[in-house]
Amino acid sequence: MEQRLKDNRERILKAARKLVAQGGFRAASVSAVSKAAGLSTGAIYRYFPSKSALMVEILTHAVSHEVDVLREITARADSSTDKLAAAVRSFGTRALEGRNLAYAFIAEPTDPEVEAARIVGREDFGDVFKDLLHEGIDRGEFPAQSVDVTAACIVGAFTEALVRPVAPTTLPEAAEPDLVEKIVVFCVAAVRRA
Amino acid sequence: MEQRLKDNRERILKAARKLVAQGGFRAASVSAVSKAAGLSTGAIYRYFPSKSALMVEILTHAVSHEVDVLREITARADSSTDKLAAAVRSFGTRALEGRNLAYAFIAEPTDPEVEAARIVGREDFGDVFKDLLHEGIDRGEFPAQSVDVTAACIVGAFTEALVRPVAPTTLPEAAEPDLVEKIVVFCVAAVRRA
DNA sequence: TCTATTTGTGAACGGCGATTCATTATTTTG
DNA sequence: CAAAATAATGAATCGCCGTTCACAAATAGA
Repeated sequence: MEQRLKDNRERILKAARKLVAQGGFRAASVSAVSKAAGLSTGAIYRYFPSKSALMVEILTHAVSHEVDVLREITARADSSTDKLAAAVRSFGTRALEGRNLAYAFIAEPTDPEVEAARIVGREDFGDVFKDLLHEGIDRGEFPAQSVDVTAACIVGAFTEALVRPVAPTTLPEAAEPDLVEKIVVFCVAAVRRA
Repeated sequence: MEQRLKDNRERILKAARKLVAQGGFRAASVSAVSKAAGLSTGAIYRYFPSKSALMVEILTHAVSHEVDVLREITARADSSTDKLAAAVRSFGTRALEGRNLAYAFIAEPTDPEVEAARIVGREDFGDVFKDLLHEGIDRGEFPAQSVDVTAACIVGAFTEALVRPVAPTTLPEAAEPDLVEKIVVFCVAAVRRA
Protein backbone atom coordinates (compact mmCIF):
# COMPACT_ATOMS: atom_id res chain seq x y z
CA MET A 1 0.00 0.00 0.00
CA GLU A 2 1.29 3.41 -0.93
CA GLN A 3 -0.28 4.77 2.21
CA ARG A 4 2.13 2.75 4.28
CA LEU A 5 5.04 4.34 2.51
CA LYS A 6 3.76 7.79 3.38
CA ASP A 7 3.24 6.64 6.91
CA ASN A 8 6.73 5.23 7.20
CA ARG A 9 8.29 8.43 5.94
CA GLU A 10 6.24 10.35 8.43
CA ARG A 11 7.18 7.99 11.23
CA ILE A 12 10.85 8.42 10.46
CA LEU A 13 10.53 12.20 10.50
CA LYS A 14 8.59 12.11 13.70
CA ALA A 15 11.02 9.76 15.43
CA ALA A 16 13.99 11.84 14.34
CA ARG A 17 12.32 15.03 15.50
CA LYS A 18 11.63 13.51 18.86
CA LEU A 19 15.19 12.33 19.32
CA VAL A 20 16.59 15.72 18.37
CA ALA A 21 14.16 17.35 20.75
CA GLN A 22 15.32 15.10 23.56
CA GLY A 23 19.05 15.06 23.05
CA GLY A 24 20.05 17.23 20.14
CA PHE A 25 21.46 16.07 16.84
CA ARG A 26 23.98 13.94 18.66
CA ALA A 27 21.24 11.71 19.96
CA ALA A 28 19.69 11.24 16.55
CA SER A 29 21.97 8.59 15.10
CA VAL A 30 20.61 6.60 12.20
CA SER A 31 20.35 3.50 14.30
CA ALA A 32 18.50 5.35 17.04
CA VAL A 33 16.12 6.88 14.55
CA SER A 34 15.45 3.58 12.87
CA LYS A 35 14.83 1.89 16.19
CA ALA A 36 12.46 4.63 17.28
CA ALA A 37 10.62 4.40 13.99
CA GLY A 38 10.35 0.65 14.18
CA LEU A 39 12.41 0.05 11.06
CA SER A 40 15.87 -1.14 10.17
CA THR A 41 18.74 1.20 9.45
CA GLY A 42 18.70 0.25 5.81
CA ALA A 43 15.07 1.23 5.46
CA ILE A 44 15.88 4.82 6.35
CA TYR A 45 17.84 5.01 3.14
CA ARG A 46 14.83 4.09 1.08
CA TYR A 47 13.17 7.28 2.23
CA PHE A 48 16.10 9.66 2.55
CA PRO A 49 19.32 9.74 0.56
CA SER A 50 21.40 10.43 3.64
CA LYS A 51 21.14 11.26 7.28
CA SER A 52 21.96 14.88 6.49
CA ALA A 53 19.03 15.10 4.11
CA LEU A 54 16.72 13.85 6.82
CA MET A 55 17.99 16.40 9.29
CA VAL A 56 17.81 19.19 6.76
CA GLU A 57 14.20 18.35 6.05
CA ILE A 58 13.30 18.43 9.71
CA LEU A 59 15.06 21.71 10.21
CA THR A 60 13.79 23.64 7.24
CA HIS A 61 10.28 22.43 7.82
CA ALA A 62 10.26 23.52 11.45
CA VAL A 63 11.88 26.85 10.72
CA SER A 64 9.52 27.80 7.94
CA HIS A 65 6.60 26.94 10.15
CA GLU A 66 7.94 29.12 12.94
CA VAL A 67 8.59 31.99 10.58
CA ASP A 68 5.02 31.76 9.34
CA VAL A 69 3.71 31.89 12.88
CA LEU A 70 5.90 34.88 13.60
CA ARG A 71 4.80 36.80 10.53
CA GLU A 72 1.20 36.15 11.27
CA ILE A 73 1.51 37.31 14.83
CA THR A 74 3.33 40.50 13.98
CA ALA A 75 0.78 41.30 11.32
CA ARG A 76 -1.91 41.42 13.96
CA ALA A 77 -0.36 44.13 16.14
CA ASP A 78 -0.65 47.82 15.35
CA SER A 79 2.35 49.68 16.66
CA SER A 80 5.88 48.48 15.97
CA THR A 81 6.47 48.26 19.69
CA ASP A 82 3.58 45.88 20.03
CA LYS A 83 4.76 43.89 17.05
CA LEU A 84 8.19 43.55 18.58
CA ALA A 85 6.82 42.53 21.93
CA ALA A 86 4.49 40.03 20.34
CA ALA A 87 7.25 38.52 18.22
CA VAL A 88 9.63 38.10 21.12
CA ARG A 89 6.86 36.77 23.32
CA SER A 90 5.67 34.29 20.75
CA PHE A 91 9.06 33.02 19.81
CA GLY A 92 10.10 32.78 23.43
CA THR A 93 7.01 30.89 24.46
CA ARG A 94 7.23 28.47 21.59
CA ALA A 95 10.94 27.89 22.08
CA LEU A 96 10.34 27.13 25.73
CA GLU A 97 7.93 24.41 24.76
CA GLY A 98 10.63 22.65 22.82
CA ARG A 99 13.87 23.87 24.29
CA ASN A 100 16.25 21.27 23.03
CA LEU A 101 14.75 21.31 19.60
CA ALA A 102 15.11 25.05 19.51
CA TYR A 103 18.67 24.77 20.71
CA ALA A 104 19.52 22.23 18.07
CA PHE A 105 18.04 24.39 15.34
CA ILE A 106 19.53 27.62 16.53
CA ALA A 107 22.88 26.69 17.90
CA GLU A 108 24.09 23.10 17.79
CA PRO A 109 26.73 22.56 15.15
CA THR A 110 26.58 19.56 12.86
CA ASP A 111 27.80 18.59 9.46
CA PRO A 112 28.17 21.20 6.71
CA GLU A 113 24.92 20.41 4.90
CA VAL A 114 22.78 20.83 7.97
CA GLU A 115 24.80 23.86 8.93
CA ALA A 116 24.02 25.47 5.60
CA ALA A 117 20.32 24.86 6.10
CA ARG A 118 20.58 26.33 9.56
CA ILE A 119 22.15 29.49 8.24
CA VAL A 120 19.35 29.94 5.75
CA GLY A 121 16.74 29.42 8.44
CA ARG A 122 18.51 31.80 10.73
CA GLU A 123 18.39 34.46 8.09
CA ASP A 124 14.70 33.95 7.40
CA PHE A 125 14.25 34.35 11.09
CA GLY A 126 16.35 37.44 11.40
CA ASP A 127 14.45 38.96 8.50
CA VAL A 128 11.24 38.97 10.47
CA PHE A 129 12.88 41.07 13.13
CA LYS A 130 14.73 43.25 10.69
CA ASP A 131 11.55 44.11 8.78
CA LEU A 132 9.87 44.94 12.01
CA LEU A 133 12.72 47.16 13.14
CA HIS A 134 12.88 49.00 9.84
CA GLU A 135 9.21 49.70 9.99
CA GLY A 136 9.47 50.98 13.55
CA ILE A 137 12.36 53.27 12.66
CA ASP A 138 10.48 54.63 9.64
CA ARG A 139 7.47 55.34 11.77
CA GLY A 140 9.60 57.10 14.34
CA GLU A 141 8.77 54.61 17.06
CA PHE A 142 12.34 53.42 17.35
CA PRO A 143 15.46 55.57 17.09
CA ALA A 144 17.83 54.94 14.20
CA GLN A 145 20.04 51.94 14.79
CA SER A 146 21.74 49.06 13.06
CA VAL A 147 18.95 46.61 12.46
CA ASP A 148 21.39 43.78 11.85
CA VAL A 149 23.11 44.16 15.16
CA THR A 150 19.88 44.75 17.00
CA ALA A 151 18.23 41.71 15.46
CA ALA A 152 21.22 39.56 16.38
CA CYS A 153 21.16 40.87 19.94
CA ILE A 154 17.48 40.08 20.29
CA VAL A 155 17.84 36.56 19.00
CA GLY A 156 20.88 36.08 21.21
CA ALA A 157 19.19 37.44 24.28
CA PHE A 158 16.38 34.95 24.31
CA THR A 159 18.45 32.11 22.98
CA GLU A 160 20.72 32.49 25.95
CA ALA A 161 18.05 33.32 28.47
CA LEU A 162 15.79 30.41 27.75
CA VAL A 163 17.21 27.95 25.32
CA ARG A 164 20.82 27.43 26.24
CA PRO A 165 20.61 26.45 29.89
CA VAL A 166 19.27 23.07 28.86
CA ALA A 167 22.06 21.98 26.63
CA PRO A 168 23.27 18.93 28.55
CA THR A 169 20.39 17.29 30.33
CA THR A 170 16.73 16.81 29.65
CA LEU A 171 15.42 18.49 32.73
CA PRO A 172 11.84 19.76 32.66
CA GLU A 173 12.90 22.40 35.16
CA ALA A 174 10.50 24.91 36.60
CA ALA A 175 11.27 27.94 34.51
CA GLU A 176 11.61 31.24 36.25
CA PRO A 177 8.13 32.71 36.43
CA ASP A 178 7.40 35.34 33.80
CA LEU A 179 10.69 34.51 32.18
CA VAL A 180 9.41 35.29 28.74
CA GLU A 181 7.86 38.58 29.84
CA LYS A 182 11.14 39.65 31.38
CA ILE A 183 12.91 38.98 28.14
CA VAL A 184 10.26 40.92 26.27
CA VAL A 185 10.79 43.92 28.53
CA PHE A 186 14.55 43.67 28.10
CA CYS A 187 14.35 43.61 24.32
CA VAL A 188 11.76 46.33 24.00
CA ALA A 189 13.71 48.65 26.24
CA ALA A 190 16.86 47.99 24.27
CA VAL A 191 15.27 48.67 20.91
CA ARG A 192 13.39 51.77 21.86
CA ARG A 193 16.43 53.51 23.13
CA ALA A 194 19.35 51.63 21.62
CA MET B 1 65.06 17.02 33.67
CA GLU B 2 61.92 17.88 35.56
CA GLN B 3 61.87 21.16 33.72
CA ARG B 4 61.26 19.33 30.48
CA LEU B 5 58.20 17.68 31.94
CA LYS B 6 56.78 21.05 32.85
CA ASP B 7 57.64 22.28 29.40
CA ASN B 8 55.97 19.35 27.70
CA ARG B 9 52.81 19.83 29.68
CA GLU B 10 52.83 23.48 28.75
CA ARG B 11 53.47 22.70 25.11
CA ILE B 12 50.53 20.33 25.04
CA LEU B 13 48.25 22.95 26.55
CA LYS B 14 49.49 25.57 24.16
CA ALA B 15 49.10 23.35 21.12
CA ALA B 16 45.61 22.34 22.14
CA ARG B 17 44.61 25.92 22.79
CA LYS B 18 45.84 26.94 19.40
CA LEU B 19 43.95 24.18 17.64
CA VAL B 20 40.75 25.01 19.46
CA ALA B 21 41.21 28.66 18.61
CA GLN B 22 41.61 27.80 14.96
CA GLY B 23 38.95 25.19 14.46
CA GLY B 24 37.01 24.59 17.64
CA PHE B 25 37.04 21.46 19.73
CA ARG B 26 36.38 19.41 16.66
CA ALA B 27 39.80 20.28 15.32
CA ALA B 28 41.58 19.39 18.54
CA SER B 29 41.82 15.62 18.22
CA VAL B 30 44.39 13.89 20.36
CA SER B 31 46.49 13.04 17.36
CA ALA B 32 46.36 16.62 16.09
CA VAL B 33 47.31 17.95 19.50
CA SER B 34 50.17 15.50 19.87
CA LYS B 35 51.46 16.33 16.44
CA ALA B 36 51.30 20.05 17.12
CA ALA B 37 53.06 19.55 20.42
CA GLY B 38 55.78 17.42 18.86
CA LEU B 39 54.93 14.35 20.88
CA SER B 40 53.23 11.02 20.32
CA THR B 41 49.60 10.38 21.13
CA GLY B 42 50.58 8.12 23.99
CA ALA B 43 52.63 10.85 25.60
CA ILE B 44 49.57 13.02 26.02
CA TYR B 45 48.26 10.46 28.45
CA ARG B 46 51.27 10.85 30.68
CA TYR B 47 50.25 14.42 31.30
CA PHE B 48 46.49 14.23 31.20
CA PRO B 49 44.23 11.35 32.20
CA SER B 50 41.97 11.92 29.22
CA LYS B 51 41.29 14.27 26.40
CA SER B 52 38.37 15.70 28.32
CA ALA B 53 40.62 16.57 31.24
CA LEU B 54 42.92 18.45 28.92
CA MET B 55 40.05 20.41 27.43
CA VAL B 56 38.58 21.14 30.82
CA GLU B 57 41.88 22.54 31.99
CA ILE B 58 42.14 24.82 28.99
CA LEU B 59 38.62 26.04 29.41
CA THR B 60 38.62 26.72 33.12
CA HIS B 61 41.98 28.42 32.91
CA ALA B 62 40.87 30.74 30.12
CA VAL B 63 37.56 31.52 31.78
CA SER B 64 39.08 32.38 35.12
CA HIS B 65 41.51 34.67 33.39
CA GLU B 66 38.71 36.44 31.53
CA VAL B 67 36.70 36.80 34.70
CA ASP B 68 39.70 38.38 36.40
CA VAL B 69 40.07 40.86 33.58
CA LEU B 70 36.40 41.69 33.77
CA ARG B 71 36.44 42.23 37.52
CA GLU B 72 39.44 44.45 37.27
CA ILE B 73 37.90 46.56 34.55
CA THR B 74 34.59 47.03 36.31
CA ALA B 75 36.41 48.01 39.48
CA ARG B 76 37.91 50.97 37.71
CA ALA B 77 34.67 52.65 36.63
CA ASP B 78 32.61 54.79 38.95
CA SER B 79 28.95 54.60 38.03
CA SER B 80 27.22 51.28 37.50
CA THR B 81 26.32 52.36 34.00
CA ASP B 82 29.97 52.88 33.19
CA LYS B 83 30.86 49.57 34.76
CA LEU B 84 28.29 47.81 32.64
CA ALA B 85 29.43 49.53 29.48
CA ALA B 86 33.06 48.78 30.25
CA ALA B 87 32.33 45.14 30.98
CA VAL B 88 30.36 44.59 27.79
CA ARG B 89 32.91 46.50 25.78
CA SER B 90 35.85 44.62 27.21
CA PHE B 91 34.29 41.22 26.86
CA GLY B 92 33.13 41.98 23.36
CA THR B 93 36.48 43.26 22.23
CA ARG B 94 38.38 40.36 23.71
CA ALA B 95 35.97 37.82 22.29
CA LEU B 96 36.32 39.37 18.87
CA GLU B 97 40.06 38.94 19.04
CA GLY B 98 39.64 35.23 19.49
CA ARG B 99 36.28 34.49 18.02
CA ASN B 100 36.60 30.79 17.51
CA LEU B 101 38.08 30.28 20.93
CA ALA B 102 35.25 32.26 22.44
CA TYR B 103 32.75 30.31 20.41
CA ALA B 104 34.19 27.02 21.57
CA PHE B 105 34.15 28.11 25.20
CA ILE B 106 30.73 29.68 25.11
CA ALA B 107 28.72 27.61 22.73
CA GLU B 108 30.26 24.60 21.01
CA PRO B 109 28.89 21.39 22.42
CA THR B 110 31.26 18.65 23.47
CA ASP B 111 31.30 15.75 25.83
CA PRO B 112 29.56 15.96 29.20
CA GLU B 113 32.69 16.64 31.25
CA VAL B 114 33.69 19.65 29.23
CA GLU B 115 30.09 20.76 29.15
CA ALA B 116 29.98 20.70 32.94
CA ALA B 117 33.08 22.86 33.11
CA ARG B 118 31.53 25.23 30.64
CA ILE B 119 28.47 25.65 32.78
CA VAL B 120 30.58 26.48 35.79
CA GLY B 121 32.55 29.03 33.81
CA ARG B 122 29.39 30.49 32.42
CA GLU B 123 28.10 31.01 35.92
CA ASP B 124 31.31 32.67 37.06
CA PHE B 125 30.86 34.93 34.13
CA GLY B 126 27.25 35.68 34.80
CA ASP B 127 28.17 36.49 38.40
CA VAL B 128 30.26 39.44 37.30
CA PHE B 129 27.26 40.90 35.56
CA LYS B 130 24.88 40.02 38.34
CA ASP B 131 27.03 41.75 40.96
CA LEU B 132 27.21 44.77 38.77
CA LEU B 133 23.47 44.83 38.22
CA HIS B 134 22.70 44.43 41.91
CA GLU B 135 24.93 47.31 42.72
CA GLY B 136 23.33 49.50 40.08
CA ILE B 137 19.86 48.68 41.34
CA ASP B 138 20.85 49.44 44.93
CA ARG B 139 22.29 52.76 43.88
CA GLY B 140 19.15 53.60 41.97
CA GLU B 141 20.92 53.76 38.65
CA PHE B 142 18.99 50.83 37.24
CA PRO B 143 15.33 50.05 37.81
CA ALA B 144 14.45 46.89 39.71
CA GLN B 145 14.66 43.80 37.51
CA SER B 146 15.57 40.14 37.53
CA VAL B 147 19.34 40.17 37.49
CA ASP B 148 19.48 36.54 36.41
CA VAL B 149 17.42 37.10 33.33
CA THR B 150 19.12 40.37 32.49
CA ALA B 151 22.57 38.87 32.88
CA ALA B 152 21.62 35.98 30.60
CA CYS B 153 20.21 38.37 28.02
CA ILE B 154 23.39 40.42 28.02
CA VAL B 155 25.63 37.42 27.59
CA GLY B 156 23.34 36.11 24.89
CA ALA B 157 23.17 39.38 23.04
CA PHE B 158 26.84 39.66 22.45
CA THR B 159 27.39 35.97 22.04
CA GLU B 160 24.98 35.99 19.17
CA ALA B 161 26.00 39.31 17.75
CA LEU B 162 29.70 38.67 17.55
CA VAL B 163 30.67 35.15 18.39
CA ARG B 164 28.15 32.93 16.66
CA PRO B 165 28.46 34.12 13.08
CA VAL B 166 31.80 32.37 12.92
CA ALA B 167 30.64 28.95 13.84
CA PRO B 168 31.41 26.96 10.72
CA THR B 169 34.37 28.40 8.91
CA THR B 170 37.49 30.24 9.89
CA LEU B 171 36.76 33.43 8.08
CA PRO B 172 38.55 36.56 9.26
CA GLU B 173 35.66 38.65 7.96
CA ALA B 174 35.57 42.37 8.27
CA ALA B 175 33.39 42.88 11.29
CA GLU B 176 30.72 45.52 11.10
CA PRO B 177 32.32 48.75 12.19
CA ASP B 178 31.62 49.77 15.76
CA LEU B 179 30.00 46.42 16.29
CA VAL B 180 31.05 46.27 19.89
CA GLU B 181 29.85 49.81 20.59
CA LYS B 182 26.47 49.02 19.13
CA ILE B 183 26.15 46.05 21.40
CA VAL B 184 27.19 48.17 24.35
CA VAL B 185 24.45 50.68 23.56
CA PHE B 186 21.90 47.92 23.17
CA CYS B 187 22.73 46.38 26.52
CA VAL B 188 22.95 49.62 28.43
CA ALA B 189 19.59 50.78 27.09
CA ALA B 190 18.02 47.47 27.98
CA VAL B 191 19.30 47.52 31.54
CA ARG B 192 18.41 51.14 32.19
CA ARG B 193 14.97 50.54 30.74
CA ALA B 194 15.18 53.98 29.29
C1' DT C 1 -1.24 -18.73 -8.67
C1' DC C 2 3.24 -17.60 -10.12
C1' DT C 3 6.56 -14.31 -11.31
C1' DA C 4 8.49 -9.56 -11.12
C1' DT C 5 9.06 -5.68 -8.63
C1' DT C 6 9.27 -3.20 -4.63
C1' DT C 7 10.29 -2.83 0.28
C1' DG C 8 12.65 -4.27 4.50
C1' DT C 9 16.55 -6.48 6.98
C1' DG C 10 20.73 -6.32 9.63
C1' DA C 11 25.31 -7.91 9.34
C1' DA C 12 29.40 -6.19 7.25
C1' DC C 13 32.35 -2.29 5.74
C1' DG C 14 35.25 1.71 6.06
C1' DG C 15 36.50 5.71 8.52
C1' DC C 16 37.66 8.14 12.53
C1' DG C 17 38.94 9.28 17.15
C1' DA C 18 40.17 8.03 21.98
C1' DT C 19 42.74 4.97 24.57
C1' DT C 20 46.05 1.21 25.64
C1' DC C 21 50.32 -1.29 25.84
C1' DA C 22 54.40 -3.89 24.47
C1' DT C 23 58.52 -1.99 23.17
C1' DT C 24 62.32 1.35 22.87
C1' DA C 25 64.83 5.46 24.41
C1' DT C 26 66.22 8.24 28.11
C1' DT C 27 67.37 9.53 32.62
C1' DT C 28 68.45 8.56 37.44
C1' DT C 29 70.79 6.15 40.89
C1' DG C 30 74.03 3.21 43.41
C1' DC D 1 79.17 2.44 34.11
C1' DA D 2 75.63 -0.89 34.79
C1' DA D 3 70.86 -1.48 36.56
C1' DA D 4 66.54 0.28 37.76
C1' DA D 5 63.17 3.62 36.96
C1' DT D 6 60.91 6.71 34.14
C1' DA D 7 59.33 8.75 29.72
C1' DA D 8 58.05 8.34 24.85
C1' DT D 9 56.60 5.82 20.92
C1' DG D 10 53.01 4.51 17.60
C1' DA D 11 50.72 0.50 15.96
C1' DA D 12 46.85 -2.06 17.56
C1' DT D 13 42.33 -1.99 19.85
C1' DC D 14 37.87 -0.54 20.81
C1' DG D 15 33.68 1.74 20.10
C1' DC D 16 30.70 4.43 17.46
C1' DC D 17 28.76 6.12 13.21
C1' DG D 18 26.95 6.46 8.43
C1' DT D 19 26.36 3.76 4.63
C1' DT D 20 25.98 -0.38 1.64
C1' DC D 21 24.46 -4.74 0.03
C1' DA D 22 23.25 -9.62 -0.47
C1' DC D 23 19.37 -11.54 0.87
C1' DA D 24 14.36 -12.18 2.62
C1' DA D 25 9.66 -10.73 2.84
C1' DA D 26 5.85 -8.52 0.96
C1' DT D 27 3.15 -6.81 -2.67
C1' DA D 28 1.45 -6.15 -7.52
C1' DG D 29 0.46 -7.53 -11.92
C1' DA D 30 -0.36 -11.35 -15.27
